[in-house]
Amino acid sequence: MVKKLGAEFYQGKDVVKMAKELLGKILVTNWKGVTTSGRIVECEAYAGVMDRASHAWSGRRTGRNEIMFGEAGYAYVYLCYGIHHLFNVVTNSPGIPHAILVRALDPIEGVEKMLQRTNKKKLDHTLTRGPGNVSKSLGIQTKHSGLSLLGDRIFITDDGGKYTRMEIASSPRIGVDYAGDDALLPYRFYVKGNPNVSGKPR
DNA sequence: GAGTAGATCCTCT
DNA sequence: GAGGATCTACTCA
Repeated sequence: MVKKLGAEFYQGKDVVKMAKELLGKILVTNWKGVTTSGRIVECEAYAGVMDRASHAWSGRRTGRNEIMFGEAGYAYVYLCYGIHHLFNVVTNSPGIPHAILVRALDPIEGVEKMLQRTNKKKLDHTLTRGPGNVSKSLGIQTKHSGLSLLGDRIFITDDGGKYTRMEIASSPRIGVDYAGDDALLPYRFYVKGNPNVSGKPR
């Protein structure tokens, strides 16, 4: 039974728990009739004003992260290092800038298209490994920031496939060393043994 | 296999 | 004007 996640899912209060639940869900993009999708196998929680690793830490509110302060269920896309587009899901209630960063997918639909977008010749574990590659392969760009996940261009579905607690592991987040003690929080969740997960294999 | 440095551009100060 | 929620390639062992 495949169903699209609705607003009630994104409005959950516990961003860490939701990050865990997002594993196994399917992220779908549909640009101009071209559909690509992948199962989420790695993601990170960003707990808003409490979290130094978040753009919204300490209530910092700018034109860029405005999306995170808005309604749940919207896409927040941010360009990092001038090269990488990072895709986030905004959660919780307006005024609470919680978000979940999708870091890795297991490719499902439109693999050929993903290969074209990333200039790769064949499918391997690097296609959707890491947040920069995820958005690149799905064709997500900063101009898509602010799109609703309840629309038909980008959304998340649940086909009933779930990972068990045994298959899910947590670890400190990646690339946030500057965040001090908060960099050590185990807010990163991933599926054990999946080749698309970034970091060390197995 | 592990560790390190460079790329590259938008956003905020 | 500085720095960043990263990736890749290259060096060395």
